Amino acid sequence: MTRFGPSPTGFVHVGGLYTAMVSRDLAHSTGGVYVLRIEDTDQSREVAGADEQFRRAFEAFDLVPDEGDVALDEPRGDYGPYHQSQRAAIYQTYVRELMRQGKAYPDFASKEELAQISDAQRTLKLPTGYYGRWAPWRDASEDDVRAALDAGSPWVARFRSDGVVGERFAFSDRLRGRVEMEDNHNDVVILKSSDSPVRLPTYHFAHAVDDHLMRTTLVVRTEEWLSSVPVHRQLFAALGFDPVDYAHLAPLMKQEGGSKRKLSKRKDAEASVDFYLEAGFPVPAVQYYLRGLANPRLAEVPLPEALATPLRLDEFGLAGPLVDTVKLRDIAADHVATLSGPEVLAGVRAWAAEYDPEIVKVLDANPELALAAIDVERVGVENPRKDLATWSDFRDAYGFFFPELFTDVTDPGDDRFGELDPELVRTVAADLADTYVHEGDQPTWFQQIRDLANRHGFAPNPKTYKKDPDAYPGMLRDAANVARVAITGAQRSPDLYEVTRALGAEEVVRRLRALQR
RNA sequence: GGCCCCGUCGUCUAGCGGCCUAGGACGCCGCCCUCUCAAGGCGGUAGCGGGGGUUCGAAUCCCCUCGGGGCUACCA
Repeated sequence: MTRFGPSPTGFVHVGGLYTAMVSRDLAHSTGGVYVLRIEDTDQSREVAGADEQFRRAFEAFDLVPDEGDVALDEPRGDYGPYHQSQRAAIYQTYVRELMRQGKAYPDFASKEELAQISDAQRTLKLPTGYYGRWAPWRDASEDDVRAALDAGSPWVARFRSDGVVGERFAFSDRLRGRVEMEDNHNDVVILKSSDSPVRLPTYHFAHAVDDHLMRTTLVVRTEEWLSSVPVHRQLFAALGFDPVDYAHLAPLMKQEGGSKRKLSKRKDAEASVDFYLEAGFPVPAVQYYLRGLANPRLAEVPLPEALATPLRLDEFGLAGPLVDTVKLRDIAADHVATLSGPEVLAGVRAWAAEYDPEIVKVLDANPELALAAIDVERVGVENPRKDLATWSDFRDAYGFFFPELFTDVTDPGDDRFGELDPELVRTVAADLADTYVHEGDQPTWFQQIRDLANRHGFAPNPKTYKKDPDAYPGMLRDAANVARVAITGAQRSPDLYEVTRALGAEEVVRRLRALQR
């Protein structure tokens, strides 16, 4: 039984997706349940529409939870509510019980007082925090508490830690093995201030209560929580709960200058799940990439197998991996290359429906052309083209096939023709248009380009040309480039012959003749 | 400052005392193919953070050190 507990503080983070994926796999591979719990205990950071964002992201990446009330058609599970903000009464009950047992107490210290305490601790080079003799309300008399309460002073509930300064604590992390550190001695806040509209717990307390109540057995979270384990264990013990297991993952990182740092929501576009959705990275490619980061062995295995193989704790790396969008693109291009024409088209269309409506219109207006365009150098070849890594690449790579997206090249002096004399460009295009033979196989078809080049004095190959550059206006490739630019609008394109098959003779000639106008 | 985690090519990593003059993948560079690009084929580039030990032998074990990251909040 695992859970994923994101906070609704803006867009969904890839790191979250990553952690969720690990949680899900770990739960399912042991016959367990994967729960989604929204940790919205910080009202000040809450962003509207967060549930909707989570739903979108989790649906897109096939991570809908087994239990929870977000990203599911309807709420599921017997241990809800699954929004912490709706569990306020539950936490308060446990806090009351802890107080009754003397394991928690109200603290009326103001922000200023707390700042004074830590300042004093710093000057004395003592550990900062609210503990022992530095904790004014830890052992306050009942009268003092009563008085403060009657005065209406705002208060928080603090946990009365039995930890001793300097004591050691050890536990076994499922990923890292034995970890030893200083024990917790701080009386951490467990219930936030009474002067906020709803009284909510801190992460620490909510974790203990929720994960116990929701029957969690394994908590998968990132490394930054490692140092909180002592507090968490103390909380579980004080509440009389059985402790849970932890697996602390290395966080996804980002290269900055010469060093690594955690992927930051604010600074890194690729930290956001929306980045992948908007660019139109095929979901399986992203999943494959993330799984390879988690279990490197899976990066060496074919995609379908990697997606079907559950992630294993004992195959995780301990160092935080850098997310590398270049590598992702490579994976994505490889993946798209394995897809059939209709599959590619479906991918592009689904993406465009959300992010590029014009493409949808164009695709729907020319269904056969679209299919033919995508099939160029894709079907019937041993190595399909890999010019689509993301669906958004479609516009640039294939747009020229469609009349709606193609702009006729009418100026013979256009830069795209290189250094060629405009008059020659015009004549060559006109000649090809006049003599154009559409039928025939590839070699036959291209022979007419060779003949064309020859007729207009182009060198048949670079070698000949280099021997005496002044004797020729250019070489074969320059002549072919005239046709290429006129037909595709670009100096680089898929195989011209194949392109003309998709376009049809009429359109090819029309585009060539555009240079006459 | 204190405590914790991490450290092999630019990146993801294989490696768990001899199979390592450190292997693969991405990137980058070159060559081939070739009407352009992409793809593909072939080749190349580049690394055990540093210093001490232990050992016949260390990327692998120990110590120190350096570097990166995290925690030290009424953020999660």
